[in-house]
Amino acid sequence: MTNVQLTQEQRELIERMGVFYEQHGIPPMEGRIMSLLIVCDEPELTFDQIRELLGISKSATSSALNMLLLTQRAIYRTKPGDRKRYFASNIVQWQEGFTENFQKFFGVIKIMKEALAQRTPKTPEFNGQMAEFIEFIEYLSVEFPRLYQEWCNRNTSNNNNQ
Amino acid sequence: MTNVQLTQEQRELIERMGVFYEQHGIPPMEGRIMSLLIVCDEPELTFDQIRELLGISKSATSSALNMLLLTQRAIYRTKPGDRKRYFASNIVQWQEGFTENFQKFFGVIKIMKEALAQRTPKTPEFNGQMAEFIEFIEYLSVEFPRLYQEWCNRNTSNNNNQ
DNA sequence: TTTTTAGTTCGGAATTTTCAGAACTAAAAA
DNA sequence: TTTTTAGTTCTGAAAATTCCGAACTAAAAA
Repeated sequence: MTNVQLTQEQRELIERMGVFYEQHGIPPMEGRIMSLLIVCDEPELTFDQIRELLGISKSATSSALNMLLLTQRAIYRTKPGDRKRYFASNIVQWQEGFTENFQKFFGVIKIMKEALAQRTPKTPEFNGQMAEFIEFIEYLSVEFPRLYQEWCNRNTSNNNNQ
Repeated sequence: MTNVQLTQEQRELIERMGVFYEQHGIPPMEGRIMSLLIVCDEPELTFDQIRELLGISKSATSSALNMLLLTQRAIYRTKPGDRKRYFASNIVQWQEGFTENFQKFFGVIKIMKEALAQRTPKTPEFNGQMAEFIEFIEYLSVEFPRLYQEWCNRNTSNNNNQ
């Protein structure tokens, strides 16, 4: 009794989005589930609906979903008097995850600094380029949250005006 | 006749950076070569120096280097009257690649728009969140290059003052 | 011309990843 | 109590990736 169906167009889009995610380092099944949660008309799907719509095993569904939850790419909620979990793409609350994700990206500077610290002083040009790169990433890590804030402000005032 | 050597500390740093890159979806050997090119005192290394310093085969060196060149993570130059290529980390010219890389990242909006376009109108809240997300990414794709420009300006004037 | 250099390409072994199927579990329902 | 539900865990097969060694190549040097 799934009741949810996918059109051929949706199936194809899911595969294409899946490939896109795969090219960005996400395992195939995780990519397909993420795509399903964005493409499917229903914004929330249960474990079994996902399994049936993609035609995959319970174990594949289980491990992919758990990884998606761990990496914060999917979320779920429960309903009173219902044992099932309702999974959704984290795009619906991307705002929460956003600055956090970028913070993770900026983790590169830590190891870069370490590399720079151990370098010979005999290559000032190379070291200078590295230092500049590190400074730029640090600049971004400050400016980025500010940019996000500005967008939020601009947007809420827009919405209020409508 | 390599003449370049690595300290134990450098070897360990290369492995740690390699793991870091691996966690970000880069194959192990490519990660190690990228790290080597950043950690090693010599900013430029030949094919054979890389092979010897990492103790790997020619085929592994060849395919990893070619992939690094293809993905713009490494560059090389030649010297007159010398058949060898001198490979370096693309960090030394990260500025060129930067906006381009971000442009690639923004590729996500294309497929997201497609997904949004095919969605049912019956889920206005979900669709609204998606639209907002897409708008934000588009906002970034405009603001980002601007941020980069500002940093460049600020930096050149700083350098001139010194 | 022969040899050396600076790699590339091929074949395959070892490792890792991905996923199905079956057995299992813990809580709720009957 | 027994059964059903909503998953989880285990085993292993299939596929993909990674990397080595050996053979090859094309240009330059001897």
